[in-house]
Amino acid sequence: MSIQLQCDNIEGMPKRVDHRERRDLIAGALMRVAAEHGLEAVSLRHVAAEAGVTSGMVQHYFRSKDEMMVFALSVVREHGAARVAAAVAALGDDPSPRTLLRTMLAELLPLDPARSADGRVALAFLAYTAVRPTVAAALHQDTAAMLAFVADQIRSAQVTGAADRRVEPEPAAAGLLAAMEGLGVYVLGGHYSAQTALTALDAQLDLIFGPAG
Amino acid sequence: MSIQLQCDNIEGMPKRVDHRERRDLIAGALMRVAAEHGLEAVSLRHVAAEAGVTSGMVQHYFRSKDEMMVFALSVVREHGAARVAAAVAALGDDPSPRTLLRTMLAELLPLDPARSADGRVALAFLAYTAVRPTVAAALHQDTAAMLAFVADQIRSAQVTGAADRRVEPEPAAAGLLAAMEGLGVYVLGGHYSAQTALTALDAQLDLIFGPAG
DNA sequence: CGTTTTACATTACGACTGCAATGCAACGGC
DNA sequence: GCCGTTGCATTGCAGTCGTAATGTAAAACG
Repeated sequence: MSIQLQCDNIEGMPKRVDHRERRDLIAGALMRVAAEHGLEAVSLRHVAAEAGVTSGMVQHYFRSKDEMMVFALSVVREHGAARVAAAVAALGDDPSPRTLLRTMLAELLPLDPARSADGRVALAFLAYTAVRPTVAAALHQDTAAMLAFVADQIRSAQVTGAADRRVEPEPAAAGLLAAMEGLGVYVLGGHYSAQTALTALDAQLDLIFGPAG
Repeated sequence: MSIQLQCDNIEGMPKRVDHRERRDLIAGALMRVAAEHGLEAVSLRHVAAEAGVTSGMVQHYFRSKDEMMVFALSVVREHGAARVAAAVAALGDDPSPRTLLRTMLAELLPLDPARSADGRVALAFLAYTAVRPTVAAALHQDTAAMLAFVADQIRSAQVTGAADRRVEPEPAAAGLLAAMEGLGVYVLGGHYSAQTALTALDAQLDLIFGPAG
């Protein structure tokens, strides 16, 4: 038997370059194209041009366009997760459930150009996966995890809170998460202003946690 | 001066056929294609084939693809409006604000295959217009009208309701509308079940109008 | 040192795209 | 009855698409 000594690569990796790095580079270009012109403007040549590489190189790192799309979707998810993690980390220890949720959800709203670009890509992928259910599994996981987390936070606030304003955690969490998503969509579409969205989010939290939390 | 006698057509219309009818036929085919394969699968030939006509005919009724897309978007809007109007009409006289809103919003959720197809098309157009702001104006109007209506309903319920659970109508309406949109998106993406979405919607209404309205 | 593998670049191909051009039958108005 | 307009079909074109094939330079490996 032969023992494979794989220093830092998981797969049968190349000689010099870091595959992950190149794929991230390409995925970044894809996201820029998608954010500006939509997912239907994403082509191998277009992405390659945006990334400043040849389309042959893109083809070298992704055997098909679909593989590239799936990878880019995973990068979008990681983007969002990292954003939320950073915002939560900056919150210090032991934030109240309401503060924690408000921070996380507000971070996922497209309130500045950077997040707006990410949001447009995410929205494009949302429409994309709605028609290709096979690649939506990862998104399902994300939503399910978020939903469970939000419900937990609501539940933990209920225990210590007043008993007169009791709400069911799961439906409230589902509604809150959906409200966040909808607010994001409306802000991206220009139907709501950033201010409107934030106010609505706070009002939503007021409804769940009681006013002036 | 010459008086134009235009019996039932608004524009300089053809000899025999009803332009509007043909355009609706084509738009219907477009929506079917978009619902099944996404908006990026919408091409003149594809739509023509789905409609059972030649692509030359499509070209005859729409001078460009963009014109066809814009028209289809307007049809999607009318679809939704008609759906809501029908649901409200079936409600009888003087429904409570809560019942009225619940009926309208639930009607816009993709809870059956027909509404799901419409929803996929609407979602695709949402992503489409997010990148082409010039064609989003009509959608803005719809959202603004809905927002004002929902806020009015909430306000009118406040007047007659108990004073202890007062909520600001505008942010609550914005949140409720966004929640509906987000629920729809999540159901379309398969992240929420229809049951989850309905339960969340009712919970949301509970939060605004008080439990067991 | 020679061979294999990796990292790209280039080119080609068939399919598809939106759209313009053209053809043609039929009906309306004069 | 002729003629122009309208309704629709067909064809062609320039361009883009995804992908496969091929070429080349260099590093890795025995």
